[in-house]
Amino acid sequence: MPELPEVETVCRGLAPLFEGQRFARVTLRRRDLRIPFPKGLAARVQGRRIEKVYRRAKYIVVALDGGDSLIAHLGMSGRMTIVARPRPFEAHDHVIFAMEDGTEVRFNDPRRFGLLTIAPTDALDGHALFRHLGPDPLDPVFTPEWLSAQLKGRKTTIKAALLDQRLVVGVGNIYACESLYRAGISPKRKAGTVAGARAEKLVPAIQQVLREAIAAGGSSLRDHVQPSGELGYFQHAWSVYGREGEPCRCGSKKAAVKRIVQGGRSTFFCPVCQT
DNA sequence: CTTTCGTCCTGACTGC
DNA sequence: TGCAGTCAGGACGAAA
Repeated sequence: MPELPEVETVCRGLAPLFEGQRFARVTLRRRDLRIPFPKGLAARVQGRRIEKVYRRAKYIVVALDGGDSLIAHLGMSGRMTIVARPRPFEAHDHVIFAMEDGTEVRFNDPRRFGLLTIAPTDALDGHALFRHLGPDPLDPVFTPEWLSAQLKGRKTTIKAALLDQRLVVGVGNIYACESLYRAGISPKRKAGTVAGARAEKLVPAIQQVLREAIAAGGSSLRDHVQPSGELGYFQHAWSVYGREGEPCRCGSKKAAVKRIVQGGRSTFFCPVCQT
């Protein structure tokens, strides 16, 4: 799925189409994704003008006139595709946003771990989905000091901690691996021991990794299509993710990327340069 | 309180 | 070619 850079890329792709336009028609082709669509969702959205599209954590927020905001999450397999000319639906096209100019945006999600809901714009921060979220890693408040304070005393691994959205949002399995590699920190290390000097390296590592991925247009594995609607999604060159057994770029002859399972999820790292 | 684990769901891939 | 088993970018709630 989409982690922070992919969601950011989707938002940036949707914004020029959405902002200033009205939703002519919204079609829900099933009654739920991960959670049920709220009653009357389509009616609340149709005819509304879109004021702004932006990202909060891994959520896409679409602020509408009239005081409501749409909230979408892509889960593991969600995609937003821009369809300029009418064409048949594809499998798992669950929600269709038809614009006044005839363009459609289709929310497709095979695994249906995604989410679409609506809430009053002035109450978003206190919304159940947002309330517990930590700072955005690209926000100035995300500092080594802040991270250190959060990690202090934590017994879980630093890899697991980075996936905890209360600590910092937007970092998923791939970027957690890549950030730890960049910082030279072992994913098996106890989170508490990263507070201090290691956090000074980790915070900029996270920010660099994410910024580079955003600059690359958002990266993808197999099923994330660019919001432009074009097929041209590309492979990102990871340093460790998905590279089990390959020599590490650190250059040590003994350094091969290793895969372990932490909390039921794959972790890739170099046992030589990450300590 | 913190931490781990199972679960939601489909599709792609691997190996027999 | 078929089929069973495994794994996948997330996040929630239950259990320990």
